[in-house]
Amino acid sequence: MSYTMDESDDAIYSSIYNNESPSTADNNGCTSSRGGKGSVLNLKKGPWTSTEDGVLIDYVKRHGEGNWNNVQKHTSLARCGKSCRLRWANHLRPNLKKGAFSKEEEQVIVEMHARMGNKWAQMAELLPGRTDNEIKNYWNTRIKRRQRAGLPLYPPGVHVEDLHWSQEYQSSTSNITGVVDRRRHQEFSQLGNSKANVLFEDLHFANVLFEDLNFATSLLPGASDMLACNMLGTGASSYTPHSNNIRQAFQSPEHFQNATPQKNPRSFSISDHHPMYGGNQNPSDVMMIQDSHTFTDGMLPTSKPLFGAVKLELPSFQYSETGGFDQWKTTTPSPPQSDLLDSVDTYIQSPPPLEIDEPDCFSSCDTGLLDMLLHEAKIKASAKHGLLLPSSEKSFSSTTFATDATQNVPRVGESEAFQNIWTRSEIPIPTQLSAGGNSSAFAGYVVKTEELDRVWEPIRVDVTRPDVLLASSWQEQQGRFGIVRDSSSMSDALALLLGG
DNA sequence: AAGGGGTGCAACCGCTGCGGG
DNA sequence: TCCCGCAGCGGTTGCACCCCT
Repeated sequence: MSYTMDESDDAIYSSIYNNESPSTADNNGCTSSRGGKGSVLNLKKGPWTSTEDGVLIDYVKRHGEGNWNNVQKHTSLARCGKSCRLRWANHLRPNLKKGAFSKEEEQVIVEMHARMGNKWAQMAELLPGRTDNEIKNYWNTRIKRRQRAGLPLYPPGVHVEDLHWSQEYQSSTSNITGVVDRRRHQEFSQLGNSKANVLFEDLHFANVLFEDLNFATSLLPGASDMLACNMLGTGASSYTPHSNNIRQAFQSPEHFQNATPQKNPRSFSISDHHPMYGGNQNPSDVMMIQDSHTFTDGMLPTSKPLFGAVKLELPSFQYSETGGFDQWKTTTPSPPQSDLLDSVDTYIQSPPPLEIDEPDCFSSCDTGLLDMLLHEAKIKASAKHGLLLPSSEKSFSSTTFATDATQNVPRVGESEAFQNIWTRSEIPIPTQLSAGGNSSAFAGYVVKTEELDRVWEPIRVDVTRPDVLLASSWQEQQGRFGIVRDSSSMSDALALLLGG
């Protein structure tokens, strides 16, 4: 620091003034006349010099913190009080801790963010020597990094609780088509926002389960037919009908970011449909994507209206432990200095987007979305009509797989990897996601780390595959596959899904 | 070596809440 | 009660640095 306490303010002023920033515009209300100089000076912007730092430090030593607007009066600093306060708080005040965050600090930040959202100042109070700006930057950097890697923001075990925001946010949204005021939308679309992250985490979870189904259908050519049979009520198996565990599903936060009302006013409103955010929604209600154009990167590529209901308990399929399963359950390459949290988060990595040859075709992951929606609709329709669901209706049974699966697929119980996924898929979504419980959102959601460390290879989807075709246009394909449906049942089901 | 993109940090900007006149 | 100024907070932006091609 070049500043000496003996320097006169005038000398400092000359130094600073000669180093004036080219920026002269001042639209932040910081303009003021410089006391004692008799001239009006535009306040300086931009990086602080060491000389300016010295002046500010000297001022604080003499007058204490606060009264930042008086800094100009008592010193030669051509900085507005706001800028001075910021500079002092973030860089000059004593006991500031510089450098990278320790793992403990990171842990605190993650946990605090899960609890309180973007309350940087409050977090800073819990981290002596750290500033809110520092924490904010860290978090924004972190979420960007994790977003790119397709990782959820919170590791398992971090309990995300924010019960009030749902109502608050929902009240700011109008209806199913979702007109969100700018500020709310900004808050929501900012991925650092824990409220949004809760959803993303939730969706992420659903996404992984979707990929279970997706991969299964890729391995089992008959799987989609089975699903179709399920939908039509002709199948012998189904998935566990935990209607209270239905979640909407998107592919990743990035996808969701694309679905902003600003970009497309017809985009849906999350709060209206997410069980956690739509306070008055029945948990078994479903979302409706009114315009899925907003999903732009191919995971839900469609120009058609899409309805989707998602159960988190999806049928698991058999697969080869060394085969395609590894393709999706492996994680994206993590940074070499992957920290503790990252390594933990690796457990809940979701697969990257599928690479699809035919850009206009659904990815097969949609199979799960549609199938589950329709199945749920069927269940509801049946209930509506007083039909009893078979008590045994549950996940695709091992028996089913043992008889229906292709010969290349190990039988249930033969594959450890399968058991992992099977177990995972059977795990109900923790109620805390919707009720603020204390369990981890990913409790029990464990995949062997060595499997996750493998580099992901894109799965190329055969767009001629029946399940893909089925997913791409369920309505259109039914004729092609000779599927006869009860249109009235479907209408009832969809009506139910739409809140009828 | 150059340039283009990614990343992280510092600072700015706008808004809100609070207290005093 | 209203207005105004100030402090603080959170979101956004600008820029320097780094890395990769």
